[in-house]
Amino acid sequence: MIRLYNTLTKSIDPFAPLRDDGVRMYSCGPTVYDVAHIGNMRAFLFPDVLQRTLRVIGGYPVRWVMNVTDIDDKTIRDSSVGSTRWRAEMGEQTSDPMENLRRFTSFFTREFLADLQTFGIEVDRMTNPRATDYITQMQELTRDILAAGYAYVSDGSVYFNVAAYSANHTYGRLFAIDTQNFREGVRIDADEYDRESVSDFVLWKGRKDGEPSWDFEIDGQNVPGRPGWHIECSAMSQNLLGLPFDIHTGGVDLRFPHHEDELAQCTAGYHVHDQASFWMHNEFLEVEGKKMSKSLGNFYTMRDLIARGIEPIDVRFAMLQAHYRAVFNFTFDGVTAARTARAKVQDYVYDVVDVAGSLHASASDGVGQQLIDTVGQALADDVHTPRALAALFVFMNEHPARALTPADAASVVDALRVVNEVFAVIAIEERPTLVVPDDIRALAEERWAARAAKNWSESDRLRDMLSASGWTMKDGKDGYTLESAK
RNA sequence: GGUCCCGUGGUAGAGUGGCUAUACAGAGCUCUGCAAAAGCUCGUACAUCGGUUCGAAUCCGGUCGGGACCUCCA
Repeated sequence: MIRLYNTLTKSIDPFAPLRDDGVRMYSCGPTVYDVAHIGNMRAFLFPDVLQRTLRVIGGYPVRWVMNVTDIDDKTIRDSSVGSTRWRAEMGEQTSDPMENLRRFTSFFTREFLADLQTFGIEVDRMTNPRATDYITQMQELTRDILAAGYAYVSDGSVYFNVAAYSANHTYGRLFAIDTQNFREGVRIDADEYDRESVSDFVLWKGRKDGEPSWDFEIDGQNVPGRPGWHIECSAMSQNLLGLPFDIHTGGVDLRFPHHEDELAQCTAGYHVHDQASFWMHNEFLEVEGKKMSKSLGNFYTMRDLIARGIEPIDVRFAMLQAHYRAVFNFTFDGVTAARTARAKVQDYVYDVVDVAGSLHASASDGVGQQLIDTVGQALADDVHTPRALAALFVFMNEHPARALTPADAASVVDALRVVNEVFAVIAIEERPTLVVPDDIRALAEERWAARAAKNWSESDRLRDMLSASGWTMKDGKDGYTLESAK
């Protein structure tokens, strides 16, 4: 049985899908105005590991939706004429703001998904609806909320009326806001908006000149504009998954106001008590002990790391060593450590496959089941990846490849394949055969001969030459092995 | 100002009222011409001050320190 922490109940609850046909999961996705940074990576790693756990450990089919926010202040700003963020790959900028927005966000959507993929996130398993493809549905929901009496039109925009809603429902189910103690600055900013209460939020933003907008008919009148941010997730989750669905994920920052507002909109417009039965939030990451920010100079995109020679998959491994609800401290030393640790697991796979004799020698009742059990147990306990990885290492230490019978080794290969369906940090394959160039082989042979003749200085000289060429020669008792530095 | 979270060994990071987390790094040993690899063994920890308890790093309270949210930041 899988147990998950639920922000709605603030406890770890047993999980079961609402319907027989599997788990329906909605993840708040990226706003596509830039390439992914490592904070995004952590945010989207969590739902990936969650859906993998639900499928592999829970045995449930999973329907996974991750929206793409392609209409908001930042995408409008950065796609507008004169923006320094426009890139040649997006094509020519046009005089039509809508077309510019489309080209701009299409580009970054592709880039973003590509970044996720390098991180082992199963992009193929998710549906990525774009907000701009669901404008009609958002308008319908807005009308429904108006009809229910929980919204009002003011100066060309539509606002959600929190006070009216609160009279009949609880506003603050995910996050208990303290309206008496809003910080002063919040009030000041809020007053700039033409809305009745500081806590009211926008459902539909009135049109501004030069910005993309859609016509919207309310009570026979056209109110052109664009959707508010919160409404998109309510409308898309309802249309793609049906309400209530099973799990809603996002970063802790989305708990309030975004998720609270989504929930209120669904209740107000779709007349359901719950939008989702489980709400799950991942913590942020810090970089070298500090919050990642451009001003601190510790802001890294995935591409920055790759440029530094870091493998994204090693970062994935490092992140899995922390629980999703704890702040993760990203450090370069940590990634180096993760790389070494991951290589150790990969070597173990190669060794076990060697002993098994084949990649597909099936043996379901061997010692491998222990690995699936211990790792699965940790994952079933609120996606406890650090303990799951620890269980993997414990298993490796207790069952070194050389001590396995071929039958047991086969079962371990099977088990590794299963746990790696969740971790996705190694390759279950045979050790790649190393192609040694002839000149390197010749040098090695020469050195082996010198060594046999106890000509140590010549032997060392040749070994240095090999090192200079990027090869490490390791002496065994009956022969040597060569390893490429790469 | 309000609400909440955290403070574990060199580093990252789990867990638990009394019993080895794990990984990386480090030390010693075996092996080895040396090295590498491999195998074995090991170390130092639980912010601080009180309280509860037979016993707390684990529960409670204070203090100090860090952080999050209340601002369309993942």
